[in-house]
Amino acid sequence: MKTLSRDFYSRDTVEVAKDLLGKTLVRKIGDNLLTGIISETEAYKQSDDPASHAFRGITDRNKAMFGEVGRAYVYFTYGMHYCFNAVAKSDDMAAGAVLIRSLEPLEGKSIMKRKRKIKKLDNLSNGPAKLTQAFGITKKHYGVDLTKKGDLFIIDSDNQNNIIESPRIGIRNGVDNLWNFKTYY
DNA sequence: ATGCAGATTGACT
DNA sequence: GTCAATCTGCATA
Repeated sequence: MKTLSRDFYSRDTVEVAKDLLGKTLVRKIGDNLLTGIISETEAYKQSDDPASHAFRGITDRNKAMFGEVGRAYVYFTYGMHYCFNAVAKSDDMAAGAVLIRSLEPLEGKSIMKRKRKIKKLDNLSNGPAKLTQAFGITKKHYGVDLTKKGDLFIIDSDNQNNIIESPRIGIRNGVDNLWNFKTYY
């Protein structure tokens, strides 16, 4: 399986968010392999998007959004959660990233269950902070190159069905943009 | 099924 | 000092 190319991420953030549906997130932890199909994403743009971390310009936290596409933007929020984004923007954009909100777990479910500290195999990675927990994604993955087969990357896989567009979740501004994308399996 | 409080820390005003 | 791109558990119906 091939990773998604740099060019894939070098397009308008909204387009990349749609096209990431159905792709596969891979996490290597020693000999263990965790994989999941991306089933929900959200696009966050730049100074034209009041819901984006990049809205007020570059800071130490959001600098990845202004950097090379195809890398990870991980941030810490609500005092206890990590969220995982793929940096994506076209050449004329200063910043942009796609929040991965939900995964359909594939391989390594028992390990995800252990990492999530839950008893059932339900709800392993159906939320932005749940999937980082299940996949062991933390700030140490800030800026990781997702086009290289390291311990966190995204490979091409075409499992995309229909796309449902909605307002983004958990934001106060920019609700009028339908930049949340979902697909059901 | 739906709703709300509480957790808990760091980034930014 | 404020509040966040959230989750869980417990309450009500």
